[in-house]
Amino acid sequence: MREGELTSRSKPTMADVAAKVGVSRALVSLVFRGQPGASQETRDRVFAAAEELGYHPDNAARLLARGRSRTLGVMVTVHQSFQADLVEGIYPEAERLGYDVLLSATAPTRDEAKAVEALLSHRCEALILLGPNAERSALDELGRRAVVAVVGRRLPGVRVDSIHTADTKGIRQAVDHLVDLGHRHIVHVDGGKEPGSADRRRAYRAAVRRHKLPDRVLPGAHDEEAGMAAARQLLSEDSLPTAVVAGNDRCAIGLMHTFGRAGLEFPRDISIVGFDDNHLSHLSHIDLTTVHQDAAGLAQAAVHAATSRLEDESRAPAEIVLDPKLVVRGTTGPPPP
Amino acid sequence: MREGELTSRSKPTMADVAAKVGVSRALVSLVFRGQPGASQETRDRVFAAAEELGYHPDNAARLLARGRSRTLGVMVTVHQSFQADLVEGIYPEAERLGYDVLLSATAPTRDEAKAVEALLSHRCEALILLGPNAERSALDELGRRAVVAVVGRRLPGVRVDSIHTADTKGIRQAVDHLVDLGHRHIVHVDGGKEPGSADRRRAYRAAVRRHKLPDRVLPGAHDEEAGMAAARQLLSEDSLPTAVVAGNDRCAIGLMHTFGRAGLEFPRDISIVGFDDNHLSHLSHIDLTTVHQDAAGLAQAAVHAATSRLEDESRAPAEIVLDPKLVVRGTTGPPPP
DNA sequence: GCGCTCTACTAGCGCGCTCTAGTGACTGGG
DNA sequence: CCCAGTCACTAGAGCGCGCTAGTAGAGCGC
Repeated sequence: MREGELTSRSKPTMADVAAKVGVSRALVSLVFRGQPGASQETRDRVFAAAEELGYHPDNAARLLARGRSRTLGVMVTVHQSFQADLVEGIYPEAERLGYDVLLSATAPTRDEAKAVEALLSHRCEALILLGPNAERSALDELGRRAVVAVVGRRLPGVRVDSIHTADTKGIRQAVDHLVDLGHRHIVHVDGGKEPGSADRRRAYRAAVRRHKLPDRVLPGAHDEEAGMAAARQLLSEDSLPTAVVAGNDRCAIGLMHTFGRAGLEFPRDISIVGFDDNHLSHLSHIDLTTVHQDAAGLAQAAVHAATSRLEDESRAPAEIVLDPKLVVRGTTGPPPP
Repeated sequence: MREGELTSRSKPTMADVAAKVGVSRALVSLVFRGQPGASQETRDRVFAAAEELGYHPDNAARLLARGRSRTLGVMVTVHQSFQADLVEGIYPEAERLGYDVLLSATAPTRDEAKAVEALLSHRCEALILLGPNAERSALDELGRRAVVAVVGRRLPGVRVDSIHTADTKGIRQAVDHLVDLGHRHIVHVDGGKEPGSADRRRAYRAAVRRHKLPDRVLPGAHDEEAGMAAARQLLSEDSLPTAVVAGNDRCAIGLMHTFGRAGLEFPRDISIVGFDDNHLSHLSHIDLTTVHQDAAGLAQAAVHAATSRLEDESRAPAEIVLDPKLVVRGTTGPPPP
């Protein structure tokens, strides 16, 4: 019932290519997989015929036929820009190892379970979960069903690879940096129940106490809104802290916005430190002092963990911890007199 | 080589479930597809057995067996937050229509062609491309190979559905709003070669000229960096415009940052209008006046266009244009005296 | 001539599922 | 008592590919 002429009769298959070249299907398959056993001339003819027919190997069939899919499923939260950095790092590493990558997003309207189901049912051999909020028990169970690597969350005792930054070290560096600059009144806006937040909160408390300073944690989250709310709270009080360690960069940017609108300048009136070093922080006029997480390194480690465990099933899940690095930029300086 | 006991011998299949229940594979298939023809009791037993075995239908096989995949492939650019809003809107609509969604990202290290190939080889029946930069001819060719819907770019004469906002109207509303407020010196920071930018640029020129005002376009892009650069440029000049229409919200936020750092306040010293209304613009202290694009509506229209054309192949590609709506928030007001 | 290896290819099963065309048992109307 | 009409279920042919086992023919040493 189509137009007529080029009636694109359902997509060409390997058999069509084989027929056109005058060889067996098997040979075509072999050529497409780049395996030895075909003459150069045949290869050329196969490719030419395929091109002409618009043939395209069908992954579903391919996956079905070989036991393995060589596909990695990545769960991302669609609005977290640091996760975007991670995704960007996952692709090249996966490609290098010959794996395909499929993304599935979580969002307010789509929970993690759904995102994971989608990946699993598309034959992903291993899952890489970026900052999952799921309960430990759920992750443990998932870890028994598939090879799972979790990025950004420490999960001792759970059957998954865990790849994360040493949050503790990062926060300690941030606090030490501020104390070195002379700050005595440092507050922390935490990340609420976001992955990694508990560690950062604890690390903050430990660090300021080690310097015999008072600790104060304002509840927050990993978005700008939370930073703004915290800033409003602080502005409503009698005296401001001289420095704020934010739960992540987005939160820090929220703080800066509200403080900036109130006429404060950084670091003249108040110092701000972020966490993540997402691509916005680099931007010349945000110029945020922040704890750099090595997104590419985390991504690479996650892909490597997942694929290596795929290839050696006996390997137990591991915890891979990358060191953060404080990047001092323009939002920190000595406290106001 | 696992623990022992539950040695997860490769995943259970439909046959395992069938054997366990003592029925045929076909019946299990039927139950899983929710088709009539099985007693309630059998259904329950099948589901129970499946649950117990941890059975999970295999999509690859499923897709292979039925001709269709009912899968939509979505190409996103990983760092564009407006696209994140679109993705969020795509999921529920696709689900409602019984389609599965697969994401594939473009990034500096991964070009559009690769992202598209990945989707195609995973049996996506239709592609939804969010703000593609590819050439018209390439999109046209792709449109012949598959059902393609492009969001955010006007593509007359190309064999794809095009779903976009009436950029022209939006910009005109923005300019009219500023003129109504008394502005006579309005510049535009454009989106360079990003999809939609040419229309916005033209619309800006037409609108200001209609009011007999001078037009000026600064080259930009759809990110904060571009906004910052444009702001620096403007600040370096003798006199500032009284209002800036940015190519999109991210660009507007960049402008605000740099202007804000220079001590300007909005709208006291300068008015700013964005485009997109991405989730950051809502935030209380950014509070950006912007041209709202209906992300959910665009997403829904794209899914609908793609699926309907899938189900009725004779339908020609359409252009769907949604009206934008100027959302007046806190960054616009009368010009400084 | 024989056995041997090597290259270039082919036959055909099976991956896990869907779907068409059934089968047999049970109703109920005439 | 027969036949049409359900209902619950089954047999078996593929979907497009990968892969193992095998073959035909050429070349080579003896």
